[in-house]
Amino acid sequence: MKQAIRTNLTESAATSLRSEIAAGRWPVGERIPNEATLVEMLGVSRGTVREAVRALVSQGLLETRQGSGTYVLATADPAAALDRVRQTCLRDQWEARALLDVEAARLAALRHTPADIATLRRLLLERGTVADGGRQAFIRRDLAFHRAVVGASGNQAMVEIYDFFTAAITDVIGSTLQGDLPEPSDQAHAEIVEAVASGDPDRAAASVRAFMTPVLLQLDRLLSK
Amino acid sequence: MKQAIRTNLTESAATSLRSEIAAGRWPVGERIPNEATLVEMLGVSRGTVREAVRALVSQGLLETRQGSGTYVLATADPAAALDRVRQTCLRDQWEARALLDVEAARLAALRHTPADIATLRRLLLERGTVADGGRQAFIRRDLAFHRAVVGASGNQAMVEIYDFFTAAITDVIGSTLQGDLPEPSDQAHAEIVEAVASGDPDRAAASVRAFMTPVLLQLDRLLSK
DNA sequence: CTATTAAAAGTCATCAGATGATTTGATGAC
DNA sequence: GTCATCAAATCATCTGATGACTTTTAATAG
Repeated sequence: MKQAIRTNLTESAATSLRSEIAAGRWPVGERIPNEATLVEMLGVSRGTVREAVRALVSQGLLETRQGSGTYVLATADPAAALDRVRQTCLRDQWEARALLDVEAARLAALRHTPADIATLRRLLLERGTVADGGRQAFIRRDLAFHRAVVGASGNQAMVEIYDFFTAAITDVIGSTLQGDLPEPSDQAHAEIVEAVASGDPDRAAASVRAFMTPVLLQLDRLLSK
Repeated sequence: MKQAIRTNLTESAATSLRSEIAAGRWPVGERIPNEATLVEMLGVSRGTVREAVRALVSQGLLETRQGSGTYVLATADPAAALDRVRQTCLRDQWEARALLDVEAARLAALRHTPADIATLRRLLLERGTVADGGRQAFIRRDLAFHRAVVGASGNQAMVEIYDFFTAAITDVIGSTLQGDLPEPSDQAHAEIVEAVASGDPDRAAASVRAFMTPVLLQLDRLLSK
């Protein structure tokens, strides 16, 4: 029974180290055994040990200090959470991003600066139609508008998460769905700007929600096929 | 003038490789120069090159295939987005997480299963008070309740992002704020369960928002000091 | 000429040994 | 007790060699 886990020694060594950390046998802040000891423990050469350690260092789990040793920085891989997000289905990612949009608009209505409104109005004008410069360019301009709405919320964490979702989604959209999603009208976008500018959080949230809903429904139809 | 850029050769080699990828000189899907060439390009030994490549592999930028070569998987470091989120201020992270909570409750009201409601009622009972088993344990039980609300939304992407924020926030909370935040009452939590169970999305969202607001205000006061 | 097979070249994977750079703790002088 | 010095421990880096795997090329049979 030869398992299909055809992996190299470096990877399995890194996995071993990771499990030691995860199991708490090497607590955070503690120094792990030196390279010579790891060579014995893992039964691989020093170069392989170093590559495995390097992998965990680049993931933020370990830290090497020349002359001193190698220390545990964290028990769990922070990037693992992000990987799990990326592995959730496109529909959930899209919905989560849409909800961020809604709440960001609500905050934007309360906190926007005059400069924010000016930026939104400018981006709305520049958005134009699909005919101007091709579909890809239009999507970029559309994204810039929505990102500006999130930016007007004044919450940097939301901006970063929104960017993350946008990047993850556009990767998939570009390769699978080709122009199958409805493009909300300029009028719907204009209403968002006015709602934010009015300072009414409920109106701002509703305006974004209203125009996200049909897109989400269409996405559901496409993905159910 | 010795700048504090005290880094090792492996790190700088990895940075060089990363910049080649980021600049598009090594497009996604393409094979990068072989190890011998990289040794010449970077002016370091083969072991160092391999460690640098290994670092980028573990970050998902490169992929090595024995006998074939090393290939570019992505242009941008996905983990970088996560780092940027972590570097945003605690207040913004808390707010973003709270807004996820609100929208998750709205979805939960629409999509919850009977099992979800049963779980929420059980966790509400188990939540108890701070007196039961100490503050840390109470926080864990409280988190479990809120996570269940998000889970009832049926959106896995939101669950993962929520977990990410929770992990990032509790790291800081545990070390800086010691019991300075108000603990919403059992009654407020019970109202969330009832609102979700009622199937009214606006009521569910409002119930979560109502009890997040005072916490956020208190956090603002604490952080402004 | 085509398809199959075999050889060869190219590339990463791994091992082994040696030397340098840095940190850390001990030793000893004052 | 404080400080300088030294030695041990540890990671960083280089060099050379061999193995494993993939891809390309060449040879061969049909």
